[in-house]
Amino acid sequence: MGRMESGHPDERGVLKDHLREKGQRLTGSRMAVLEEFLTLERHVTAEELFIAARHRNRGVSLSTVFRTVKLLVEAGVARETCPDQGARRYEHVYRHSHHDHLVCVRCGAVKEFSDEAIERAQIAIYRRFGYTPAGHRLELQGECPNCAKRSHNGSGKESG
Amino acid sequence: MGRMESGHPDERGVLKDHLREKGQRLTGSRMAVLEEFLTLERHVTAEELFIAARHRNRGVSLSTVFRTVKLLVEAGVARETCPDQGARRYEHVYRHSHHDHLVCVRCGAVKEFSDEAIERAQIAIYRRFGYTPAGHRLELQGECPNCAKRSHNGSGKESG
DNA sequence: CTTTCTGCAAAGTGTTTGCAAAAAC
DNA sequence: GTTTTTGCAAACACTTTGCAGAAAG
Repeated sequence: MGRMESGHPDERGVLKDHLREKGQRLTGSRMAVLEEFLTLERHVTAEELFIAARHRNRGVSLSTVFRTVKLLVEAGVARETCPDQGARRYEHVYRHSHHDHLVCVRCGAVKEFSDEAIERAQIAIYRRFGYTPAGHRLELQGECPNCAKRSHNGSGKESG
Repeated sequence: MGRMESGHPDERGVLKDHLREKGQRLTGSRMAVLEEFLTLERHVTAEELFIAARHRNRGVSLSTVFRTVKLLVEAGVARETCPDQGARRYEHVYRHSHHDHLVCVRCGAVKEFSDEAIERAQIAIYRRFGYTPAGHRLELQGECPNCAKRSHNGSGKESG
């Protein structure tokens, strides 16, 4: 493994290392998926990644994207987020390390945040139960200020 | 709506109200699903609920369970939890209000906990962003003491 | 009697997999 | 040349839906 404490490692290297360890190959398709994953902003689905990766490498198939995303998670480059409907979504592990999500239940806007108090409290929970931490998923759901304003003025129904 | 601040309302009444409001009917199948949902302990899948409800009312079909679970969520009696693999799971909204989950990444055991500090920190986040709270999902992942012990002694691989 | 509900089977998602051809080493 | 990877299509698991018959009001 190639984890460093300070700064974030280069994802390409991390994936390469992971593959080498398992006697696997860093192919063009995999690179295409990784690169698009790194380019795209957070919370991509396999399908979105497929469409994006296809621009870079015409031949990439959806199956390969699914397989590669799994590799990215294994390698510790990607992480699954809470899937709200249907498809699983993935986000970067490095770059925005340790953050949680605040999702508007009306418009679906996602805000990322990171909070010391929450992190500390979580550590305390692990300790209380004797668990070894291995990641977490926190999704706060609420109504964003915009939508709240709208629903006070206009119709009660969600619109658009 | 029939929300009360103190004590939890009767789920049957809540569902009934919700149905009446929408001009829908409280049928035997729906009651069977609701009753089994109330009986079963937390984190049921539609399939589990189907098997259970079937004991109570032989004729209930899986489709009806799916349709009814949706009603339960709409009515505010059930709530979806973070699905890790495959199927969606549902839990009670009342009875164990406000708690979070600690899941062992090895054996899958789920512990529920509830923590003042975390709740307070969450409220602070909402306030910081101007969001109106509307529920949250927190899932801490870790290795439980048992599994940790095992992996220190035995083989490194996960085994059963 | 009108409307909603149900079971069934069929279609719809999102995801996985077997296999022969292609690519990496 | 050997091994891993790929695309494809078919299988898969979970969920939704169209429809005619059954049940509720």
